[in-house]
Amino acid sequence: MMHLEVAIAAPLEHTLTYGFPSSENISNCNDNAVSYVGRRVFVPLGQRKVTGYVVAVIPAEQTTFTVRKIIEFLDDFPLFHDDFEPFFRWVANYYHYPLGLVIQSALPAGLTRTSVKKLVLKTVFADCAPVFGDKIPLWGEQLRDRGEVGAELTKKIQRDKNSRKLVNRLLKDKYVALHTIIKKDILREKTETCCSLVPDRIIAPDSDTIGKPEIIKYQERIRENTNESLLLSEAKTLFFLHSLCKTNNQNSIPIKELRKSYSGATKALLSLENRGMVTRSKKRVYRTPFGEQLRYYPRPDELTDEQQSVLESIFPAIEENVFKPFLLHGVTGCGKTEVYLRAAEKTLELGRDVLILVPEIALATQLEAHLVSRFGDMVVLQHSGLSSAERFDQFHLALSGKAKIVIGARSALFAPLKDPGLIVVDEEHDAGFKQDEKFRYHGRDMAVLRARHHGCVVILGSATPSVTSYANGQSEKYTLLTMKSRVGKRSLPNVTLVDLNTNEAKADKRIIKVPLYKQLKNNLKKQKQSILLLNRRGFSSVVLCRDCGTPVQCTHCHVSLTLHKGKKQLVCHYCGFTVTDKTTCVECRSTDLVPAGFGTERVEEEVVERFPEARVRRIDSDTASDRKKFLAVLADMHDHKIDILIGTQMIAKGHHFPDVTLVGVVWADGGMSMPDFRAAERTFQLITQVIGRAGRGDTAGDVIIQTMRPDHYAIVYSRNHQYTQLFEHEMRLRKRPAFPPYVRLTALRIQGKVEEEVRKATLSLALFCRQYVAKKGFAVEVLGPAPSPLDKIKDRYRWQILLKGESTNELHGMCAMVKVQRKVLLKNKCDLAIDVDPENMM
DNA sequence: ACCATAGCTTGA
DNA sequence: CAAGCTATGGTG
Repeated sequence: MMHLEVAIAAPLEHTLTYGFPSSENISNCNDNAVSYVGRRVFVPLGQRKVTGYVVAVIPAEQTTFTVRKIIEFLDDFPLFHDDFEPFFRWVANYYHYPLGLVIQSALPAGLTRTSVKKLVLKTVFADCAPVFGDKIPLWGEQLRDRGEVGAELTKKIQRDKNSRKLVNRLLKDKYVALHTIIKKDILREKTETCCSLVPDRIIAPDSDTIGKPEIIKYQERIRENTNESLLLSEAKTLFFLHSLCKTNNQNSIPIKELRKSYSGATKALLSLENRGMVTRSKKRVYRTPFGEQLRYYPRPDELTDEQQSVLESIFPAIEENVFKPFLLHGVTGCGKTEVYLRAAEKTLELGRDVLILVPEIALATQLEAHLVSRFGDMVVLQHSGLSSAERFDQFHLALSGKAKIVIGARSALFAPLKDPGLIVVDEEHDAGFKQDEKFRYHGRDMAVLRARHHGCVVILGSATPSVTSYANGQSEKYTLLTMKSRVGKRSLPNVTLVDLNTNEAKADKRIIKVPLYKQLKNNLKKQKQSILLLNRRGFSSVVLCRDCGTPVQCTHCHVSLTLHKGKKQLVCHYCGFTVTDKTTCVECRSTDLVPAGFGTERVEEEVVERFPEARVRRIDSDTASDRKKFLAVLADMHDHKIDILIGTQMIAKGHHFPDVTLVGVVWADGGMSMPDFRAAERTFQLITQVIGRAGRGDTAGDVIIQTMRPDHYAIVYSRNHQYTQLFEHEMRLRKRPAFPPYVRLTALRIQGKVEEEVRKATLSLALFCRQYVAKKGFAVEVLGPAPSPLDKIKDRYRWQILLKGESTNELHGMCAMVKVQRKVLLKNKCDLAIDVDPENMM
């Protein structure tokens, strides 16, 4: 007898043990050739039914309690390869996140079947009408009109106190009952009806051209050979089917296609089927996201010397088939992409798979075009911009081995490739790899780990490696590869700093100061394109009351509202709360509100006003709400339909615009004053990335940076293209007080609706941590408790404790203890999130 | 004595 | 997470 160890898609600390389903459901699981590990199961859990994932098959003797049986297997085959299970366990353990939820987030959404309740009327409504009194709520009306309340609404009313009271009374008197219904899986494979010729009855037409005389001739031939006298329409259909099969080199053709060639095929097919000349079948089709026209990039014949030498280091490692991490530090425009592509070619030659991670969707699109140009339909794409159906199909293509290359954002890390031989993390420094909610994992770090798991090569690429990764390169934990020159010997742009502190600059109230203005004018005259970067959306970042100086704040968050002039609204960038721009000051009721500070919208206004002849576009998450719009703007930029592009950091990353010769950073200091030890590093990275946008074509570019702190090292080093200097500077600063890479961090984040509860809970948690450290003699420093820099978001107060230590084991052990004690310490009044290796200190 | 409710525990 | 159990305090 065997039992199954199941990880439940719910926040349970431990996995649970279940028995095999009763015999009537066993039909689809008695195939021993197929592993049970990795299959979804529907299991009873308490009073409900939930989805779980088989993570092991264990002997029944090990269990001492009564096991319940699985209701059914939800899949006929595993959704992940069984060697992946230890990796999942490792990840769950490392991030202190329940195994079942880790697996759930690794699979495409929509594969979690659950049971839900709906309310059903058991008598005539009039019987229970008195219970409602004179005011019948919405769900009461539904009960009356339809005899039941839908599952969603039922859930809602169970949460509401008064409604629940009513429901309980109705239940008690048996007027209504709660029925359990099982939500169907939303996602299914898509099939298409195809038709094909019956092999032994094939009579091929003797002509390739299709016209009436040929069809009549064909009709005649069939009659002679088979005694079937077909209608002309039937012969025609058969003729088309033949020619489609031939041209597509397939033996079955979707009916849809056939109908496109000849619209009368539907009816004719039926009778052809009855005559046994044609058969119908369902064929799986994969929904693909590669709808838009992708650019084609030819394979270059020659590599640069640097590309060549870098690949000479990488190739042997790929061939050796062992875990080997590389840090590829290459200046912007040095041709890293081609290195990835060649490494991928090599890996595929050896029959292994390739996984490529990029920090955001926009970059996925870029790289995707390169990959598809080179590898065609072996490539699948995985990111949140796809519809869930597309994601599902892309997932299955990878799982079945039909696709060998997966490119995608963070979550693609878990792509079900059987045997990755190469993992690439592009722009490895990017904060987008860290998920900052629910399952808080770092895509880059886990990519390295997955590479170790499979014993393969991993390449972390960046023009501005994170300090942590570069330190690993120096300590030879990673092999450091450097590429210093840009493809085609293009020189790095000239960078000019504009000091915003001079009297002259201060006297000019406009955002675009004289030097930047002149260059823009000049560039416009030369018919070249320009980019203006400002990492802040909206029109103004604060709106102040002119009478009492109070900034207008969000009602739900402790942040200032941003004015969006176009929408005539004040918007909270954290929770989406909006009020009209005609609002009044909460302190003094004054209506005299004045915008202060600036965002991209304001820059746009000024640019349009001062450069009336220019075609100006703004791109940020307000204007590029979806992938399509964003791509459209990028395409316009490419086609030179835009002279000046204004945007947030989304325009800084990876794009290649040959005609851009000027980049202006409107205000470089935005990120630097944040209370985050990585603030300078990030500023350096951002500015360096932007500098990389200028002069990618034949002409050398110019970059103008407006800043209040022209002497700040992050600005100076980025201006002079001095990465190593920045790295060494940061390392000196992080030595004392110690910050990564010298130590590891774990943040304990506590949130709750009541400020006082959160404060108290955090205090007692910190006390516990300090006592535990003292008791165990750990070398762990406990910082805090303190309110987070953003101390209230979405009506929830936020406090944090920072654990700092050199030993992962000690930090991990402490978190395990914290989890055990969480109920005592937090009294279930607040939420605790353990953020291992936090990126975001806010 | 009875009931509603908040808080806590448990899930195989 | 969601259900069920239990201690608690208010009400008649």
